[in-house]
This record gives sequence, C-alpha cells and structure tokens, in this order.
Amino acid sequence: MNKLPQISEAEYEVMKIIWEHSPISTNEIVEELSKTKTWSPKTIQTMMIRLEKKGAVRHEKKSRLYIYSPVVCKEDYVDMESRSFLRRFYNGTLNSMVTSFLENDKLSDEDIEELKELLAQREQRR
Amino acid sequence: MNKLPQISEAEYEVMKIIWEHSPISTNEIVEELSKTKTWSPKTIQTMMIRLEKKGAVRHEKKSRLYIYSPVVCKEDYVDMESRSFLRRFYNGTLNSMVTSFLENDKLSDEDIEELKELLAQREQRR
DNA sequence: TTCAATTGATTACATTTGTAAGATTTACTG
DNA sequence: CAGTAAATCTTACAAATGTAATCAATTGAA
Repeated sequence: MNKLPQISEAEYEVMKIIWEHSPISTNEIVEELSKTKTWSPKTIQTMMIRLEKKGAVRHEKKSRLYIYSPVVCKEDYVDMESRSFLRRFYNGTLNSMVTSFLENDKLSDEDIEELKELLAQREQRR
Repeated sequence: MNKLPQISEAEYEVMKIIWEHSPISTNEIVEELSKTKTWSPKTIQTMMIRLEKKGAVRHEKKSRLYIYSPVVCKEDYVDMESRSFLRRFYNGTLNSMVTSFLENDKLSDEDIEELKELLAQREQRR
C-alpha cells in the first residue's frame, strides 16, 4: 500500500540502470548512462539525489563511495505507470488499447499472429 | 509530419472537452470541466491560453466570446503518446505490454476471451 | 448613456524537471 | 604529512506545470 514516488522521465533512465545493476556505485551508474546519454556526471548525480529524496533509491557508503540500491521495485512502478496511462488514454483497459491499435492498423500480421500465440499459450498455463 | 505539441496532463483534460464538443465557448468548457474537476475557471482559462500558444487549439471571436476548436487531432495525439509510452516502458511494442500483462495476471478470463475475439474479428476484416 | 457584470488579459508564485557549475571534503600517493 | 584527484555537497537557473488572483475592457441592461 506504500505509495510509489513520482519519477520523471530522465530519472527513470537512471532507475533502469540501478534496477539492472544494483548494488551499483555512482561511477558505474555514470559509466552505464554514458553509453546511451550525453548527460554530464553532475546532471546524473543530481538525479540520483532527487531519486533518493523521493524514496526511490537508497545508498550506503563504501568508504567514501556511494553504493545505490532501488527501494521501489520496477514491476510495481511500471505497473503503476501502465494503469495511469491506460486510464488517461484508453478508458483504463488494455483491451481498449488493443482494439484501438487493431482498428488503426498499427499492428502487423506478424504482431497479430504473435498475440494469438500468446493468448493460446496462456490458455495452457492455467 | 507537423510536430505535435507537448500537452500536459491537466491540459489534456481540457483537450478532451474541446475534442468532444468543438466548436465550444470558454463558458461551456468551464461548465463541462466543472462536472468532473474542481478547477477554478481562472485555472481553466490559463490552460486554454497555453494550449493555444502551443498550437493545440485555436479560437475565433463570436462577438466578445471565444469559441475554441482543436488544431491537433485526438487520434494523432493519443497515437504519439502511446508510442512514447511503449518505448519507455515496454521496449516499444504493444506485444511486449500484452505479454507482461498476461504474465502478471493483470487480465481476467473475460479480458482474454475478448482479446481473442478481437483478433479473430480482425482476421475477417482483411 | 452609464454602470455593473461578464470576459478576456496580465501577472503571480510555488513545484518539478532538465541541466549543470562551483565549493568542499577525503582518501590515497609520494 | 601534505597535496591532489576524485567524490560528494551546495547552489543555480530556466522552462514547464499547477493553480490561481487581479486588472482591464466590453456589452447588455437600466
């Protein structure tokens, strides 16, 4: 029931690294992000501080270094964002979204075949 | 090819009214929004001004009154937001999202039946 | 024609976000 | 043990957003 913090778009990029590599040092985070972003290390550090203030991550000290770990779990966060997104744009349901995609021909034949597969598989799982 | 403006969450609520009722006067917009929101008319007016500055809506004068109409189309906007959302959280594809929902048991049996229906219907349409 | 009510225009202000720079501390190196 | 490089801490600042209040103009009523 603990409320998830608000995480901005840029902060989310940092979270992805922390989720994937935790426990992870400041330096490693900067290094990982440099692979895909042009952000200054200072910028990244600001985002980590904000994430910690928001309660999304925490750190411990390894001598003078900071080692970060997530506090909120990725699945929970993505789930929350998904529900919020669907509520805003698709009446709250995934089915509405799929319907809309189908109607607007946003899915290829392969996509559709795959979806059928997925649904069929799930049948078996139960 | 014309870039769609950035529309904030609150502004989007205003857009929904304009899309649904356009052409629509300031007063009608305020009235419609009062049904679901507690925003002050001043707040709503500010959002309309910002939406117009962003190029999302335009107005014409009917004597001293402003009558608003959308400039960006709802489908285009929702489409853009959907792609952006999927890119950020689901690797860019709707199928990933559906997969995740299935795996995490976010869909009821009825949902799943309905999805199968939808996909089957689409088969026939082609 | 004048005045009040209604609309629109201008201004406000705190928070969040993106994007850092500069100051300070600290741990290792010589 | 002193200096330096690396890490953290403090501060900055503009744009976007949420949320209005106040000022000004105009129109319809008296």
